[in-house]
Amino acid sequence: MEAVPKEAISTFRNGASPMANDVTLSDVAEASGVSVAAASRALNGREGVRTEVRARVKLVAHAMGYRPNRAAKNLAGGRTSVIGVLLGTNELRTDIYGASLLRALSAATDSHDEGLMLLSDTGSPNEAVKNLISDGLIDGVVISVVAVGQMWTEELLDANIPTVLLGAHPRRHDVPVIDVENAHSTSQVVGHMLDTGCERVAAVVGRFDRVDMELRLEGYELAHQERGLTLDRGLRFQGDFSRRSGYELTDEVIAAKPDGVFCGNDEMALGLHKGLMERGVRVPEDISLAGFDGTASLEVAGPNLTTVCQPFAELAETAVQSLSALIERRNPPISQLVTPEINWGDTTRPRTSTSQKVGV
Amino acid sequence: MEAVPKEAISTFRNGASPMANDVTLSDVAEASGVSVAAASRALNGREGVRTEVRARVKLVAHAMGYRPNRAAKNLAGGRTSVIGVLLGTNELRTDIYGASLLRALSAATDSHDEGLMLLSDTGSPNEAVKNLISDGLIDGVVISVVAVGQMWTEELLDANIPTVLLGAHPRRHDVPVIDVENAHSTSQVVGHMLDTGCERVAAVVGRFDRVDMELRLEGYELAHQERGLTLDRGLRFQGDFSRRSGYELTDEVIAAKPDGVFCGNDEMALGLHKGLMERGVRVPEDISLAGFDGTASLEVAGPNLTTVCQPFAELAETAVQSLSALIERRNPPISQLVTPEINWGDTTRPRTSTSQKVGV
DNA sequence: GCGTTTTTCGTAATCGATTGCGGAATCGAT
DNA sequence: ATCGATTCCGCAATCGATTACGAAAAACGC
Repeated sequence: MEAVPKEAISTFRNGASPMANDVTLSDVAEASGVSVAAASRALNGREGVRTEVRARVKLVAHAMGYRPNRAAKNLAGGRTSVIGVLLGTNELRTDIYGASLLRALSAATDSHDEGLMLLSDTGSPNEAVKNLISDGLIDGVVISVVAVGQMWTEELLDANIPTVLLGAHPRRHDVPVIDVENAHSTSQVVGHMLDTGCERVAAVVGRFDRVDMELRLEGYELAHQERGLTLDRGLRFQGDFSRRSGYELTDEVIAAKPDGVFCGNDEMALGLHKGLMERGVRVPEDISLAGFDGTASLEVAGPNLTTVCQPFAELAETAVQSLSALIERRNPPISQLVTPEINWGDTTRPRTSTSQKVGV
Repeated sequence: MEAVPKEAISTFRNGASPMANDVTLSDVAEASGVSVAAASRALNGREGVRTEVRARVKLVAHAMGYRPNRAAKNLAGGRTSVIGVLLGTNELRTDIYGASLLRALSAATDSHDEGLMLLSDTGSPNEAVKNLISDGLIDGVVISVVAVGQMWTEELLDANIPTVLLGAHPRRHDVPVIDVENAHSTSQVVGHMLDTGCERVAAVVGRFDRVDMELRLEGYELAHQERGLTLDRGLRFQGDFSRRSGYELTDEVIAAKPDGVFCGNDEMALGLHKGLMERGVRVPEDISLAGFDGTASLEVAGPNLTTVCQPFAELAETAVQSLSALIERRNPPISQLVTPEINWGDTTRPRTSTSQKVGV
């Protein structure tokens, strides 16, 4: 139709064509004086082409600003180079965890030259699964089970799609999981409270159908066991991950007379903190407070909360790599745990030389 | 390799194959007793096929759970059915506006059977543009200029990619813009304050390089002009959209002795509200307060802020439709404004029968 | 009943890549 | 110089769709 694009090609410079790219592999091949087959092999690092020719083709391709057409590549049997991400888009607005994860994933996929497709979690899983598979535009899926029902996981696994779970544990044990080390880091935080004068440390957790909460609770219990302390079931409270739920638990928590509280995530910790402040309870003088996730730091004029900081960048990077391996090869799906940094904030007492060292 | 998928096909029911779909168009054609060409025409609503045959093919396709391979479809010249969205992923964590937009877009694209690809706003625009174009996996782009430099817009437009701006105005006038009606709705809110006793209404806006802020300021001025009131330049303050900036402006605003404040977004309004509360200023008795965006409603135990609610769902829907039209046809790129609802909250005085009616 | 228009449908080219296979070129060794 | 054994490279098929074009069939006019 329009002859403009063709003209534009001749004006390229520095390898960056400003217009939509219509440089095809056959163009590169022709300009290099080889066949498309040879050019393909040269560019993809496959054997069967002289190093000299390979270098020349690469040079020409770069000079012409060649970028392979992903659709064609995919169609020919290769991969799409696009992965999907499934998370609770509704909770995206209230829980910074999801947004942080999304941003980290975006950065990770970008550096791997992959695309990131946002999958809708509305509608029935069945319908969504149909949309995912078979359309041939996604190689695999990263799922954050946060706020997404377990059913999604089931469907995807049954559909035989390469899948990794990010920041959440499944019920099934045949799924690779990328997560932060929940139990150990929690036991460090709770242990610190116990070592700095706290005798009654409460635990505020979210719904129990999320395994990561179970693990954090295990860490909470572990810290007690290591010190030969007994657990008081009356010091255990349940919220729903929201800031509001932490806020609304305030009176109930105070009634149990704790001198320390570990919350399953920062949101609930912030809600509780607000409630404690309003009632004149001093933190950490009267009650030490700690959270989990490290998202509280984005809060305006909020407390410098002691919390376990999710290493979002590392989690995302690991997830993308793991998923790639899963897609490309028969790599056994292995789970990986990454060790988080702990932010020792102002809501717990300062660490002394006698308190337990971090990371041993 | 594995024969499992083949077997699974025979077990489909209800049109929903649980496994990765390898039902191809030629399968459908064969089962229908027609050629692939005819099948394609039948399914795509193109003419040149009897209505009877068309019905049969559709039935068979549905029964077999056929879903077209998007890569092939794209390669053959059609569209990808995937659109990209570009927004400030960094601000995603602090500004609910972006998250709300993203969720709405996800829902909108889903109902249109389109894919939504999250484009990275890290790295140089030049690099990103190269990634976008030519790879052939995106038909167009929706840009929210919120927190994304104008340069992106320039690059994309120059690259001749179908583009619509969502919730933001550009400098250039050849871009279709989908946005809320900024000026008029702001003048309604400010007008209400002026009509219910306020005599000195301040304006807290964000950076001036965003045109939507200019428009809201215009609405602020319009409300004054309509009532024959003069403007006091000393009542104009500038933040940076963040809650913190609103909080930090508190003393400065109080010093100007206003009896009403309009904030360019809810975040700044919430920050200011917190600051006012801490200083014992009563809202709305001493100072009426209003915001813009409608994101404050997600805040825990926050005020019921009077604000202009962004109709996210409608904005997203309109954007997707507009972009589709732009991609498919030579539809002249037209801008569209949608009218927002106003939440008359508790931070302004109640509306009386004498006050101005909404929507005339 | 025959020529002409219109409708319906199939053959084959095309999109832009990958890759199996066979021919040509190169190399080493006798 | 001749004969394998490699190495390098091109031809052509393939992925799963769309669509131009032409043949066959149906509808139409007289």
